[in-house]
Amino acid sequence: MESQDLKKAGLKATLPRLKILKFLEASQVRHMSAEDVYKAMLENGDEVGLATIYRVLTQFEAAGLVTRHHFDEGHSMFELNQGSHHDHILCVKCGRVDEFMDPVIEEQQHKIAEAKGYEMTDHALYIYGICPNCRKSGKK
Amino acid sequence: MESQDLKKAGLKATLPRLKILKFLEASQVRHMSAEDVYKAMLENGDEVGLATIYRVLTQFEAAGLVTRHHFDEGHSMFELNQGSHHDHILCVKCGRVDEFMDPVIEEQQHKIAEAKGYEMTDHALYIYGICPNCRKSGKK
DNA sequence: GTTGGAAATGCGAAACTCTATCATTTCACT
DNA sequence: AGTGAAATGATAGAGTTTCGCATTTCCAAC
Ligand SMILES: [Zn+2]
Ligand SMILES: [Zn+2]
Ligand SMILES: [Zn+2]
Ligand SMILES: [Zn+2]
Repeated sequence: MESQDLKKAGLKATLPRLKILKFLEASQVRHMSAEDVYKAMLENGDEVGLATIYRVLTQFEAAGLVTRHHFDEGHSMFELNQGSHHDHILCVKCGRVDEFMDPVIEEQQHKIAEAKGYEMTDHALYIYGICPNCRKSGKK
Repeated sequence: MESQDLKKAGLKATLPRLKILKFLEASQVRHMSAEDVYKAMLENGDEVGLATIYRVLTQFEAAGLVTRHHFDEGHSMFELNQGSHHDHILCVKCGRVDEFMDPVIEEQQHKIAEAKGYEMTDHALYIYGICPNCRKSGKK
């Protein structure tokens, strides 16, 4: 029962919030913009106002249900928090997104923050490149 | 003579481009938005249209003269390419920006890209935290 | 040094993503 | 069911960046 998840997160269990949460859980695509969610839900017959999508995703982020990424400038990408923390490697040709987690990098980041006197709160790491498929097909 | 630098970069040596390049070289602040550049140049008495600032900075980026960063969502930050490659650690309270370069992380990134079958073209790493000054003054 | 044409600039309008406003609806609790 | 607080939807607006086009500037050939 997803309404329990929302209550636990301190959010009233409204129909739009339930629909959005269900949609994210059912989606095959793990990383989506607000607009992506809006359009995909429309096609599913679940119409929720775009402003509400933005509001709810921001609330989900604050509640720790989703994570916001900035793969490229222009728009935020959202991802339901299911697995554990990971970073992303992105194809600059086709937009494919893969995930990875590197304990060495994670640890180095903390060391760097410490060396600079910072109290680290977050980090973002994006590797850009050409994915295996695009390399094969020689897209330009 | 900066006009040689522009010619070498494949750009016609126009007055606005020369002014912008000189300004970037003279600026104490290393990371600036297009709007920052526009306003600072205005105060210097060097008026260049905002659209031109955007165009020229984008051309400078393509020519390898500057690097574009996405410290936070909303607007691009530009930095003149002078030293060597580095990444950034940012204060979430005051906006301070520090730089670092970690050979271990750099190498791990290549390994990850290789393991995933990607041909790596670029990467972005931002560490967010609270800087030494803000920790001391206990800003919230 | 003029001149001609390609390229760059400046201005305003427009695109794009996201947020604010506010009347209306929905939710949670008696 | 009734009540008040909170959420939603539609639209307007804000902030950043790009576009379109008339005018100006650059540069190389005369
Ligand atoms: Zn690809
Ligand atoms: Zn992910
Ligand atoms: Zn600070
Ligand atoms: Zn820098």
